[in-house]
Amino acid sequence: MLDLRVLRTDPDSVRTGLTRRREPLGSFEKALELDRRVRAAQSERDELRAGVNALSKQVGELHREGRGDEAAELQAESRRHGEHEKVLDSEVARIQQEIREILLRMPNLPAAECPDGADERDNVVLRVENFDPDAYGEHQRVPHWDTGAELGILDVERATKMSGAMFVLYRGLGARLGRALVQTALDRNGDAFEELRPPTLVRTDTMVSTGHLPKFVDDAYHLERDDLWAIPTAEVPLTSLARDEILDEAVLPMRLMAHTSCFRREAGSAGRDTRGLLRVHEFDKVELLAYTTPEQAGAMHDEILARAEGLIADLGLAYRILDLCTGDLGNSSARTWDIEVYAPGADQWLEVSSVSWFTDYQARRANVRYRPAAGKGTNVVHTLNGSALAVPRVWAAIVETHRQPDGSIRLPDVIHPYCGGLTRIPGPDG
RNA sequence: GGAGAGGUGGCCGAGUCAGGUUGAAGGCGCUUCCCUGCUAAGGAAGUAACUGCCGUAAGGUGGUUCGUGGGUUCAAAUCCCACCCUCUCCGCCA
Repeated sequence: MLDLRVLRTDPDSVRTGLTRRREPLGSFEKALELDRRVRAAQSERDELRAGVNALSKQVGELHREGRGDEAAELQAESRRHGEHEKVLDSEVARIQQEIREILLRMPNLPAAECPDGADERDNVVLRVENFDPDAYGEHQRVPHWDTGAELGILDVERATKMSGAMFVLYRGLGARLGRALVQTALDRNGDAFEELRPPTLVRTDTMVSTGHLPKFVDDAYHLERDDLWAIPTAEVPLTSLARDEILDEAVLPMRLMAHTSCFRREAGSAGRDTRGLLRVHEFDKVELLAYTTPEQAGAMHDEILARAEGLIADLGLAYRILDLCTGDLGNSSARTWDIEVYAPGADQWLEVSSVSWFTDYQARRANVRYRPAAGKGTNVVHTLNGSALAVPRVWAAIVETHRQPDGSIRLPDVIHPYCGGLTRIPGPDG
């Protein structure tokens, strides 16, 4: 959520930011106009209230002194003030609610460094690593859904029987591979990030805090009976860890990570990338998240990217880093770097991590503040996060990239400690 | 699912049964100062958030906030109604 005071005091920079996002300005202009009206009404209401408060105090004193007649006169006068005040107050409350509804649906402003652009075609490729399109052999050009069925490590048919399309079932060493990836990701970031295992079902407020509600309600699974939401990412519960809290500056930056299941309805993507693991309704992910001061945010953004990228590199995958343009930026983000891995069998670049800086957009919704060590008052923190590892697409890229001519899958060195002594998934002939 | 208790400031915790200088006692924590060779102990003062208006600013001034929303009243932490949440016991259960 944007700061209403910024809208008020620096409307041009808000217009510029929204325009860079290709966002229409209608709701912004409306919020500005409502803000003007509500402040006028508020001033008038507050004056009336001040009058009522003063009169009430006098009434109290008169009663104590036994001067009931004089008190009755003041009471009548106060009642008249009160009636007018009530009308203004409901007006104020109504407009404030309207402003909030608008602000909750307005996106964050892009960072100054964020490249301009209309859609994903304008994203800037910062670098491409470990990628040579001519270096892949025929044995690597097999999609993971074929290999997965051949080796019995991925059973899409059975998953569909259980849960429907776009759910998957890992079996045997396929399940083991996913677990090894999760543990690798957790352990290599445990040096600095506190491991949490939060709930995967959360309240509405928790979803609103990150920006997943109200605007993207169709993307989320909702358990109507209990009014709980299945989290689309651990970012959701982790961002609410400090909701409505005031942190000491000394505890910042606060680094958190969590492995959870993630649930996405993928409402707008029916029919796209539906093969195998490219797009699924439920998957496992290890998420890194940090609360920081505004000054610490830049370094933290770099750190989370470096950690996510380091693991992908160590897994021996080809990947590229994208600087998302203003038109492709997520609603809550001010700047996002995507890591995409290359899957040679599917011949596609797969997004495996979005490393995002949300400035104070989410923290204002979640009301997470900190007390500066010097100075007074409170400031809103910044939040940042990124996937350390999302299982399905990394699993797919490993199975395709590391497929050997004999049909076996070589397991990357970094996950060996979690593979029970195995260094490869045997091919179809054993 | 059944029964009960409870939600007050950064934290703990009075106040609610008799509505009125209660933004709210007391304590803890924190800040500054004094004392002190250092530490501990002790003494003094200060210490909520949000928000409107005025001010370049420091600050001043008004309003709101005792779970949430509504009601009664000149006046509500205190009375009434609804809802939400938390905890305890019982039941069930990995």
